[in-house]
Amino acid sequence: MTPHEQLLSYFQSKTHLSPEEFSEFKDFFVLKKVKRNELLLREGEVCTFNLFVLSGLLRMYHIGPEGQEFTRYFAFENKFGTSLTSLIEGMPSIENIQAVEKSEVLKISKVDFFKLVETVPSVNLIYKNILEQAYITSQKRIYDFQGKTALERLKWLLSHQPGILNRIPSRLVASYLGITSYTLSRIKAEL
Amino acid sequence: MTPHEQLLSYFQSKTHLSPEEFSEFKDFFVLKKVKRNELLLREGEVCTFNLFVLSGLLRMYHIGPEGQEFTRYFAFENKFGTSLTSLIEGMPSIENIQAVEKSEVLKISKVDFFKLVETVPSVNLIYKNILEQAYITSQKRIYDFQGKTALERLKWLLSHQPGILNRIPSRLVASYLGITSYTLSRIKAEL
DNA sequence: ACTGACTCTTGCCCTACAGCAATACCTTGA
DNA sequence: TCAAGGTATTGCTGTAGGGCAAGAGTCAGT
Repeated sequence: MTPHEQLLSYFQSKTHLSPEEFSEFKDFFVLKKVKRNELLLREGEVCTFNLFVLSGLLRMYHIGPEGQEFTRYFAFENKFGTSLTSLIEGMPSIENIQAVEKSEVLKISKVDFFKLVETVPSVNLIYKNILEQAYITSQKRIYDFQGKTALERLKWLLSHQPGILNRIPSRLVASYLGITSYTLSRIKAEL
Repeated sequence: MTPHEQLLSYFQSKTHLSPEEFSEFKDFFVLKKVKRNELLLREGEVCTFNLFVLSGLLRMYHIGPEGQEFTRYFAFENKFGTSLTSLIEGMPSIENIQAVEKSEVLKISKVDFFKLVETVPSVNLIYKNILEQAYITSQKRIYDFQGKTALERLKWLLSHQPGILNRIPSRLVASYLGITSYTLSRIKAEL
């Protein structure tokens, strides 16, 4: 399957879109290969693109005042990922985007993307869907973690994303759970 | 200013909308008066409406496993407020909606609202705006609170929403900051 | 204006998690 | 294949905030 075929499949799983319509704008999405640990966006830069992950894995994370990393989201294969707030507001990003593994992505510029959102109904719908899901994911994570201990949060993660501990370094899992890697290491013993 | 005039002003502050266009759908929004502390939605119910706050103040909050309340959002005058995740997914809400003060709201049913989103371009735009802002607000709150002490979070709140401590009972401010009211009481002494 | 009921404050103790340091364990590249 | 640098584990200790209980303050309804 070519990169663009993979993207078309994604669109078709969410909305109606014929290959003919797709071919009119598919070239806005260009293939980009990224190395493990490579940064695609740094805190402070304005985000001017949206990314569709073909293979590999990205993470969006923030660095706190004392240098602690906090991972907001892991973008796996067949997901869009970007610094949404920076993309929407056009302001410097407060988060970094990094490839956790060697990855392949399709990149579309901000202007092209929003042009499509306004002119192609199916892309408009995809964008509405991205926004809704981003919001829902963010809310669920807050509420599901609220009032829970580190161990309970870990169990929640394992039940929702089994296998994540094998694929992603503990350091990053800890930063996703909002705990230090020391604590993660300790509570893993209690599982 | 009548309730509908107030809503029209809000729309016009966000997008172009003539009084004539507005009058075609304004009756979908019906006035509702709510008493202090009255619940407009309970956890477990499916949310079937969107609310525009004319006067007063609503809060959206969740009750944790041990009964601790966690306030996600205060909807002040001239804001839309609802349980967005429940409205979008059509699933039981995980949050409650309560009037903090005696309030007046304009209520629109879910079906009418989404009908307008699909048929009236300016409402479509308002909805996109609501989603974007909901997401951005949620993210900023997470990142701004990340790695900060309770005292720092309180200072952040006071600088972003001065006067909130006078208008809203401490209990609720504490639940917004993610701390107990004991702790809030103690850190207020350190201001 | 009075009373009963919430709401806020504060002393005390407790617990979950942070953070350092030392050790053991993987990876990756020449 | 081996060395080097990152990553994970674990003992020890420190601390922010939780939670109870008792008291003070405040507000709403009759």
